Amino acid sequence: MEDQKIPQVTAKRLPLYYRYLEKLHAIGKKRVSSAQLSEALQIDPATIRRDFSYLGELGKKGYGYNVNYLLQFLRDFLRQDEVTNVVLVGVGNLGTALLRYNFYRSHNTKIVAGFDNDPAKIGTEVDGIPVLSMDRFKEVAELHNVEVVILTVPASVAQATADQIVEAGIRGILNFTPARLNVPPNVRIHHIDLTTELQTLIYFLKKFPVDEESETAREMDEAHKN
Amino acid sequence: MEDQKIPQVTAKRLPLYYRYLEKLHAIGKKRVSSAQLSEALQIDPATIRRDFSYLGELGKKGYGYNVNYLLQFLRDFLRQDEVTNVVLVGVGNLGTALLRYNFYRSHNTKIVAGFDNDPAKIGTEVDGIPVLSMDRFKEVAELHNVEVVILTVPASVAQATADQIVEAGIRGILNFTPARLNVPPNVRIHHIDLTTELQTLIYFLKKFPVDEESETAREMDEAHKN
DNA sequence: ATGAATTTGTGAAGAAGGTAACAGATTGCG
DNA sequence: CGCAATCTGTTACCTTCTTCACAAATTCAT
Repeated sequence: MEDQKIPQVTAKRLPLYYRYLEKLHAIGKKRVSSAQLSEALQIDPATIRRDFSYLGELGKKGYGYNVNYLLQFLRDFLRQDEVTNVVLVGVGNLGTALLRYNFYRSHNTKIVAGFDNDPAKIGTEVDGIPVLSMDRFKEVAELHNVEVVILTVPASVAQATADQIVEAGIRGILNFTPARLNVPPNVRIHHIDLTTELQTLIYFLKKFPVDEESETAREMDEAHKN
Repeated sequence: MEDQKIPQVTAKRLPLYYRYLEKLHAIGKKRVSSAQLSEALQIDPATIRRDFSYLGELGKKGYGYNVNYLLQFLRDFLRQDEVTNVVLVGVGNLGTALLRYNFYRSHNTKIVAGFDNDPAKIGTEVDGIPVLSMDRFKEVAELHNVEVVILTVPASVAQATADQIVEAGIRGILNFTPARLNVPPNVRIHHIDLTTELQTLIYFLKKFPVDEESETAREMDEAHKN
């Protein structure tokens, strides 16, 4: 394993770079500097250069980065040519919206099925994606080599569902429920907690009401920015 | 401003604590220790104690934390008794799902309206929330004292929409679009980038395939955990 | 060809966050 | 009551991430 040393935060930014480079490539731009990337992505240029430097010496002094080369490099690094199959569990409001979200077109991630326990939903399709009974989870997951689940069930059944999908061999969960899931250490969970995000945003606004004159307020705001 | 020193990460965890304390309160639990909270929320107990210590000396040695007291304290601190009005802009798949999500019941955050430019949607309701034309944005935002927007428009119009809502006096944006918005420094943006989250999760799984025997893999996994 | 302008990669410093470890306070058992 | 068990608050340290600042390489204009 060559690349163990890439910081977590850097790994999270790589898809961002990748996406923007695709855009640059599409409009025919040949070169780009860390300053330009910084402008577009609002990330400090030193941070950008540092991020790339973890992957190798990808730029050239006095020139910047070659868009095609960098794009290709990131494509390989992020394995953007492999399609990853995922499934979604919990076809409620949010689940349905995500089934329609079409991660696939742009990002080589394909939702092959949705799962739910509501008999009214089982057997239907959302945007061409079949909704199946949880009874068939393991079978379907194994058939499609699925290792990642998008979890959008109600909080009350989150843990039980997690147990079931982990038992079926799932290794990654994108958890939209507020529950903190208990899983074996080899299963990776990323949380997206919509309520908390909204609350935290509101918290900062309430605690630090901006007053146009105050330089302090602006600094603080900066310091706390995502 | 007394509480400028609360670390950003702590602020993000406070709603988590609050939510769990509500649960404990509901089942009649009177006291709780940082170890118990740690178990439930999967946050290191020292981190939890440190978080609370920013707010004051809320616990008692040899006893732990009084659930009612702590809950009340956090309620005040997080201003959970004030209702915050927000609006949602972009009533597509995701937007519709979020309108139905009902942040309100549990968290004193009320979506008072959705906005869109599609004539077919304008004038309809989603779960009792009216969908209005963007022409009326400023008027309605001012009427309801709205300072926060949930932004779920297509990426292509994200910046233009942001300009418009900022111009109308909005101070916080929960940005679900992949666009990195350019806004004045007094406007706070929190990003929720669904595609990137999924990609990052997949990246970690691909790069660090778990091999049951390898202690290193497990450590790394731990180190990279969200 | 020359020199000014650009721009990277990185060393060094600093900021932010996490956690081990423990003194001191309190509880609660016997 | 007395003593072991419990549990906080915090000090000290460690890790992770960010950013400044600059030498070195390259480009570009003239």
